[in-house]
Amino acid sequence: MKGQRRGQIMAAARRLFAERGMSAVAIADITRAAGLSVGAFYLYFPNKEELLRQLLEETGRTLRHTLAAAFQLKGSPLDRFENAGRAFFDKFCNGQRDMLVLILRESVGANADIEEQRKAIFQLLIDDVVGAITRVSGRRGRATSRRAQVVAVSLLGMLERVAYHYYIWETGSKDRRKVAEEALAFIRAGLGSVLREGN
Amino acid sequence: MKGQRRGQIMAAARRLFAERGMSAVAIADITRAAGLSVGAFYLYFPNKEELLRQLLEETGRTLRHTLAAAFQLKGSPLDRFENAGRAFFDKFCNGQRDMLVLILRESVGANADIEEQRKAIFQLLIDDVVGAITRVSGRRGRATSRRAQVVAVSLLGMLERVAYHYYIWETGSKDRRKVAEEALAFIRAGLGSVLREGN
Amino acid sequence: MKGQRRGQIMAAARRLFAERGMSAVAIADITRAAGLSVGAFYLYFPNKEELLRQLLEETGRTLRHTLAAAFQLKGSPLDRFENAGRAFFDKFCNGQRDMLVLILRESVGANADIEEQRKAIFQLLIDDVVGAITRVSGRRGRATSRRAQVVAVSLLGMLERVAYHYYIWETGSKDRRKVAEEALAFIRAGLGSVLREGN
Amino acid sequence: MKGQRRGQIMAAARRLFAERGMSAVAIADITRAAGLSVGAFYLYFPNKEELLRQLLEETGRTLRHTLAAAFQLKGSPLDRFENAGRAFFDKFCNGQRDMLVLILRESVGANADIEEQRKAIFQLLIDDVVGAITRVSGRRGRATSRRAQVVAVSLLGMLERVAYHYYIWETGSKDRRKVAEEALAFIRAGLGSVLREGN
DNA sequence: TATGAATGAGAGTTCATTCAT
DNA sequence: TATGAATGAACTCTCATTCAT
Repeated sequence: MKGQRRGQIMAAARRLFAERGMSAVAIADITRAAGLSVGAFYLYFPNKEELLRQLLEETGRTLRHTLAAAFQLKGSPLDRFENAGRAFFDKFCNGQRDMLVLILRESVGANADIEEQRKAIFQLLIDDVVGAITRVSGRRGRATSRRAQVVAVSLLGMLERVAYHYYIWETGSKDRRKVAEEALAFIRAGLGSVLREGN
Repeated sequence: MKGQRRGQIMAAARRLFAERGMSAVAIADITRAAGLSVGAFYLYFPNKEELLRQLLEETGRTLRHTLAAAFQLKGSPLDRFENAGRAFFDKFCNGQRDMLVLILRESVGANADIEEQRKAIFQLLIDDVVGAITRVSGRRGRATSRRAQVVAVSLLGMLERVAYHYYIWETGSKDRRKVAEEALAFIRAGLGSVLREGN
Repeated sequence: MKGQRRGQIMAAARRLFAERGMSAVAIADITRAAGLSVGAFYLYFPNKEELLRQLLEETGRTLRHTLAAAFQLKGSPLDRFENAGRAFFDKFCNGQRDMLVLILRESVGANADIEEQRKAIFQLLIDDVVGAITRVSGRRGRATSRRAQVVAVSLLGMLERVAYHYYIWETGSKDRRKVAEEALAFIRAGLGSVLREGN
Repeated sequence: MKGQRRGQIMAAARRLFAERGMSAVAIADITRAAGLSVGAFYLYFPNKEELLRQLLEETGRTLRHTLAAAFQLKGSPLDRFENAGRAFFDKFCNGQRDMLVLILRESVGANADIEEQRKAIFQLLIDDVVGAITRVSGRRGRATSRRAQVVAVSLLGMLERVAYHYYIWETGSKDRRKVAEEALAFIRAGLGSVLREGN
């Protein structure tokens, strides 16, 4: 019951934030879209910021699960990274566009607490990727760990900006499938050289 | 004279925006910091948004010049890309932190017109990189052009997120110099494989 | 309930506008006088201008009803015109002084949209009078219609300036009753000659 | 020299006020149109309000002279009134449209001091007409004087609203010449009955 | 639980007026 | 005389949050 109402509010907010931008959406817009009263909002969220924080948390969870699930699949190490990347484009960018916009655009620079949440999400994602790289390469050590972290950050940056460019701005090539494959190939090349190296 | 006052306002705004975030800074805060009256602001800018737009434009210009200047230097193609990347970290991220924050954090999702300006800046940067890749690899064709573009977008994404992670959030390794070198090495690897390929 | 608050605001605004003049009255003055907060104003009116527009509309309605009701009464054609004129002075100028000031002074030259509303009100009043003249005189034709219209405009002008002079400025003779009767007699003389003519 | 500058300012202001409305015209607009600096304005006028006051004074003077000059011409009493009315439409409404707008629209409800000036102008005009009526009818006495005053006020009201309707709003019949003649005929009828009466 | 009218601090913007040059 | 950059009070409007019902 309570979860249901909360869910309605979050869904409406997610859509409106992605559509019009956070600051252009008032609480009243959200509750109107969700079919309840302004007062009800404060029964489920202490304030507007907390709503965004939870939306972001949910987005982070969804994104991690999407990537992790794809990474589980059988295959060579590089295949598994590629699968995760493909899932990002196919499942997340295409299937959860509102979340994509939320995490890449609307939550950026919103406010200090939100930024903290964003940071936490990215930290988890990076840890995931660092873990994967480490397990696959089998190497250890401070320098190696730093390298793995920088690579992880870079990989996420690539996915992020390709998504922003082609899925949010919808600039450049309209054939997203091919764009995604190019990006994945490029990532594979870079990642391949990292994993190979030192062997 | 006029340019001077404008400069004072822009400098104060740049600093405050980077410090507290765009929406948390009122016109009165900016003018107070710049040692002027509220009214004076409107002598130099038609409105708050236009100030941000100009700040962003300036940032884009500075960034492009920084990268282009480093790319001009003699060396192998890969060296030149590396030089540009190194200039990004050394000159831009370190030397112009406020601008870095402005373009990567504060201007994101601020509003439709600002987003347009951001898009324009990224477009120019991408075109620069695509041009560089194309001249170096000497290949042409629609598929090649799309590949070059995706690679350019990815490269920028890597630089962007590494900068955000280590220079804005200041997360992870504190040794930015080494981080930068790791990132450059990773970029070099990916780029190398792209340029080599097909020969 | 909602109508009540709106009514409070309109009443306070009507009074203050008439007292101090439109442009000298801030929203905060109105809401203070109405015993509400500034924000409440915008619950009932989209902006200040719309408040004036509605006040003007209400005034136009009241004025037309006052004149029409008096004109309905039995009597010779000239008597009926005289009754309407007398109602204007007795009922409207005396009983609704704020409205009188609003339509004759405060709404003049306020702004293009308000002027449009004023024009619409006068148009209706003129059509009413033209209709009355036409029905009474029983004549038709383009020239006659123009004449009726000019006469209607003139009659309204007489009432208007007499009201402005004696009821708003309170210049000249203080005995408004006699002034009104003089004015009505003058109108009757002019109108009589128009209606008689051509028989 | 001084008068010249002042004249430039007044001419520019007169035009702009009539065009856009008093409150929509800033001092800077006026001085820009007059080809001098903002500061210069305050060399010739102590403030904005005084400018309007003087503009109004000038308008009142022009109007009185126009009417008086036409009234001087030879003819029967009624002819002389008619001549004055015709001069109002031909010379003032047609020839000095900006002044017409100024006195009938822009100065209304502008502010207490301006209203005072308007009142003074109307008082003079009324006295002129009362004087004319009295000289022509040759009667005296308090009641007669009140009647003459009410008639004078009414006459001005007729002229005023006909002017507003057909020359400012440009509503109704487009043939202003005929409209003016109708109005003059109506005035003549009313006035005729007043002058005749009691003989 | 649920409502939505009410609040009021705070934002951006304007512009008559001043004054150092 | 003349300039026009600078001032800052004042205004309209927004919206997250509260609370009586």
